[in-house]
Amino acid sequence: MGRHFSMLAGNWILTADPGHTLFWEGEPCTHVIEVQSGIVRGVSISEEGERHVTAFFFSGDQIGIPVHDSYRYSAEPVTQVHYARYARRQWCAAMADSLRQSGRLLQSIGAEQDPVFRRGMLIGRGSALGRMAAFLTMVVDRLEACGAGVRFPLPQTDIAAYLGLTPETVCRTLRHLRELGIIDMPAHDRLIVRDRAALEHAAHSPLARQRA
Amino acid sequence: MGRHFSMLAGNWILTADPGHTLFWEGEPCTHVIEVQSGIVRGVSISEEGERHVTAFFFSGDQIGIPVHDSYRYSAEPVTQVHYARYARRQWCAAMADSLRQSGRLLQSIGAEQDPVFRRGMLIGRGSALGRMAAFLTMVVDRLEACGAGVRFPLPQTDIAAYLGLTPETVCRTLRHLRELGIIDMPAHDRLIVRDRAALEHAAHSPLARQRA
DNA sequence: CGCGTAGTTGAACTCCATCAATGTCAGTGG
DNA sequence: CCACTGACATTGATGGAGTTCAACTACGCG
Repeated sequence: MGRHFSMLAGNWILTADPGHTLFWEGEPCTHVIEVQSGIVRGVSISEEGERHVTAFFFSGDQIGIPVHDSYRYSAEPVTQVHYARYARRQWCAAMADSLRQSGRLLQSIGAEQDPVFRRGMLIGRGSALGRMAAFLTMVVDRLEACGAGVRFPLPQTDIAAYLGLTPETVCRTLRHLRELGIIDMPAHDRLIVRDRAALEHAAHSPLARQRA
Repeated sequence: MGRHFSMLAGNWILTADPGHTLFWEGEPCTHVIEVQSGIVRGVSISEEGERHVTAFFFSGDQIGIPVHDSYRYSAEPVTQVHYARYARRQWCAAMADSLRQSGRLLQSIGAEQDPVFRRGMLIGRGSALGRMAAFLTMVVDRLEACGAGVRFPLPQTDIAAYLGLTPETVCRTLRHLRELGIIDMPAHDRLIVRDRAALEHAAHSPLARQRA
């Protein structure tokens, strides 16, 4: 994805820590957030009261784009986050200009919707193993490199809420991938993909459902 | 949702029958389609080769908005469909104008993304009964009235592909709702909601998972 | 009429949710 | 320095909802 158009370059870079929500589901859309570093999760509460993680956002993503009157999810920092904040009116004006000139600046919107769309694809079908493998291939490229692997600061409970699984199943599935030698996790927040081909195969296999 | 801004009012109204796809997943986005009547399904093939119905679209919906370079799903008529077709360039120009003036014309985009988002909420958790009940409450208001109920021309296989279930489970779940007296289906393409409150209760119940 | 698609029903299996108990670790304060 | 605490992760046992497989029916259409 990379950076999108960077307007208002003079804006301050702000910081938020876990526990300090950037904006809340249902709140009127007043600002657009551009993540500079760190990870943000989008959280929606369904009508039954279930907590869903609808997306993870990384450096370069713009979130909270006003395609509705109110935000559709809460934006919660998973790690410490640096971000820029654009007022809705200014953001829309810049968008209108870019749209008029290049005719292709709805890209930012596509980028925000993308993880939501892919979540639908993921949890629609497939075994727990298939979902997890597909998820890991999705996120591993956007995580910060660290030694042989990447930093992996996502709580398993969040992964569970994103994949539509229970935390127990997430734990067992990660263990399974470890036992298969496909990944390694020297610590809870470290991830090494040892066999990327096997990981993608597990994700794409049509037989993913019936196999253990 | 209703109608969005109706530009290019002089455009021809076109017709498409089932089997004649309006645009294909992966194709470059050249046009925006505005459904005038009938039902369209959005179909994506996942990397494993699974066929997903990502959304159903109804009269008034705009689909194929260029938030990516290429369409993310194929648009297939479920019934005979009447629609208008706007060239991308013209559509973007109109969007830019409206955006600049009112600052709130990204609404069309929100409307297209909405069913995708809700699908994620639906299939993330909840029992088959819960998903089906939530789905029916979602669509029943947008279906064409017919006698005591509505016309219901959606194949069960499409519903299954939307809800992340098998056709067998869809069939059994509909039968279950019939036996409970919550709905009635005098024919395969007719639907009468007898007890809307019960339907919504079934959809929202937090206990939806463990109950039959 | 015969064919194909869609829907229906039954029986067996299985994967995942659920429940419960235990382990690990960071932070806190005595 | 070590108990204490709470959040998160781990592991096992159990049951059940939904998938899977298979056979059959209903319907539309050449």
